[in-house]
Amino acid sequence: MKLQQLRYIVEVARRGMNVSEAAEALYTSQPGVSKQIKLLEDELGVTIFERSGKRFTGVTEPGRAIIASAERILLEAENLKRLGRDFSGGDTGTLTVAATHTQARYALPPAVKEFVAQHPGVQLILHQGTPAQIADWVEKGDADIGIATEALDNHPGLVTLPVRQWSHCIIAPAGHPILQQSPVSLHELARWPLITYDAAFTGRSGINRAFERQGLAPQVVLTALDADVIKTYVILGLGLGIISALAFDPERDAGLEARSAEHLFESNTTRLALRRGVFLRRYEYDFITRFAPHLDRRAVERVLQGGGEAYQL
Amino acid sequence: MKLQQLRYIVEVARRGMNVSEAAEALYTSQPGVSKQIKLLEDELGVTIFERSGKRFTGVTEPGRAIIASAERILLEAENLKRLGRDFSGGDTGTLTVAATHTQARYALPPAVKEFVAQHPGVQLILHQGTPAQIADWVEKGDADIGIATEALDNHPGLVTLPVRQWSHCIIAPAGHPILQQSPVSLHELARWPLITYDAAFTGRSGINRAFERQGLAPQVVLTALDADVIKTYVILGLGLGIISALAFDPERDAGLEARSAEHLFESNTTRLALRRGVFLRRYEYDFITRFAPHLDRRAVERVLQGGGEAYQL
DNA sequence: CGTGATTACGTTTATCGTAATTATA
DNA sequence: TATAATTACGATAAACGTAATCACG
Repeated sequence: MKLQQLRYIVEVARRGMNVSEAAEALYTSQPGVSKQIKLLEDELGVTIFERSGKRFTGVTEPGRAIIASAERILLEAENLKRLGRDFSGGDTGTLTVAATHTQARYALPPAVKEFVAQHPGVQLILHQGTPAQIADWVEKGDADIGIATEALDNHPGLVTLPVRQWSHCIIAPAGHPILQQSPVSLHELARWPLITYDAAFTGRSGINRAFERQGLAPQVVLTALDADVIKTYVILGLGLGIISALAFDPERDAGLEARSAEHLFESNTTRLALRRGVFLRRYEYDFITRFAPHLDRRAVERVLQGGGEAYQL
Repeated sequence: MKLQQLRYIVEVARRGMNVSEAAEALYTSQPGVSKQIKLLEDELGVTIFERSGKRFTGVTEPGRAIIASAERILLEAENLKRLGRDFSGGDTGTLTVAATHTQARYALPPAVKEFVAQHPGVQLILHQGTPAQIADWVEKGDADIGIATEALDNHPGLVTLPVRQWSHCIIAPAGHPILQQSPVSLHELARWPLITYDAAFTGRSGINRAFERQGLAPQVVLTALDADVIKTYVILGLGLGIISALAFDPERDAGLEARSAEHLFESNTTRLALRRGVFLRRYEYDFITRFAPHLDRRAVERVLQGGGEAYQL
């Protein structure tokens, strides 16, 4: 049994039983993969993949258990290599952070700025994506750290930690009548055309729920993936904007005014996602702590071990 | 990085940094081990073993982390192989049970008898030892299942499950005056010479505590490792015996009479120990359930995952 | 000096890639 | 017939064992 063989079966299973594709992804030849899989099956005395003739069609029942075990081994092997790099390579390496637009644009910059100044040898890679993409990336190991507000649950391969809570705000062009009202009510808000986030994003589901509870059906005239787009159209007078309070800055956003919507919509918790069981390098802990000061190394380690899932902000 | 290399470093560390010994234990040559360790160190960029010249003198700080990680990988790799055997090999293999005398002699026979009848292809190996030995064997993987009453705690590599509770009894030669008393009191008992288990065995510590609490210092004239020896000397009139109630059988033990000591000494819990995170084959689960019917596959699996440590009998 | 680790070297085995073959959809 | 897996085979490289060398106590 070789680690290589385990990589092969895991990759083949991941790629929908396509040996050729897996071989390419692993930078090796397809016959080699084929042969090693057969050798492993012979050694274990178990057929891992169902075949119809020469095509792989699925995973057998023992195969599922074997692949799950192989994934655990490979994850731990990956940890071991990182461990080596952490001790030897000094403060060099890469850190891949996956985040939504809101986080990347408004929440991360201070932490990133400090981090790159402090760790000049570490290449920081920032990937922007949807919460679902972010979860996938972290789960597959393509990203080290994921940051998003929604949809990080229901991924058994992830552990998540609360970063901070935030609420929405309403933005309007200066002089808009709704700015007279204080506080703004949900009924008043529903009378105007609205511009807000796309479903599946940045607390949008909480916005929907608030209107539904009151039996209101506001007219959402435009949905966007990020607050910058929303602001643009609010300035154009297309409607009122509902965005994350993090995304509004009175100085930069001249021509717009904001009112808190804290009392209207449930508050949201930004969460940080890590692959369960992963080993983190020193600078990764450092990044996390810069971004969320209450998440020191001990707090993160406790959750990674699976010990204290129920961490409270 | 190869699995073999991980085996080498783990074995060398286990054998007190003796490469020659480790090589012999792994049925390979010493230069091979030496070379592979160096290759691994080069690949990881980390020295794992401290050396003074050519001698290995200890494990470096990164080495400790690496060896711990390697042990996790090897355990999981072992699980994977067992998994293969479990699916392919049908109902064949070996099952090594480590138990104390009391368990092996009085508690295990029914389960063993059923098990060997049901699984003719499985070679059952029974190792008798002290509780500390048993814990070591299970932790090192030399035994699959450990059964003892004491000293299975404080082994972080083990998980334990309660099997059953039992109490002690007092045995005396037929006609002995203490048999008139009912129930027997601790003060009365302390007036006679006593014969019981060696320290570190079968609930002996509970016996000591009971006397100490009352400020009594009974005269223990003989300590033995098992109830059979104790019985022999009780018959010879050397003193009263305090043994596990499991070990007394009125029919077989003619010439002796027993009185319950349930009210005198704290009750003991026989526990079953498994290596943390291990994969168990079907017949291993079957053995456990035959020995302790309340421990079905699900209950054992839950504890093995580390999920529900606090299992209550 | 004896024990124990490294170096040197030849043998063997395993791995990998290319090319040819076979089976499936 | 095109796609995809297996078989065959040759080149390369890795692992292993023996023998010789070197270092510590």
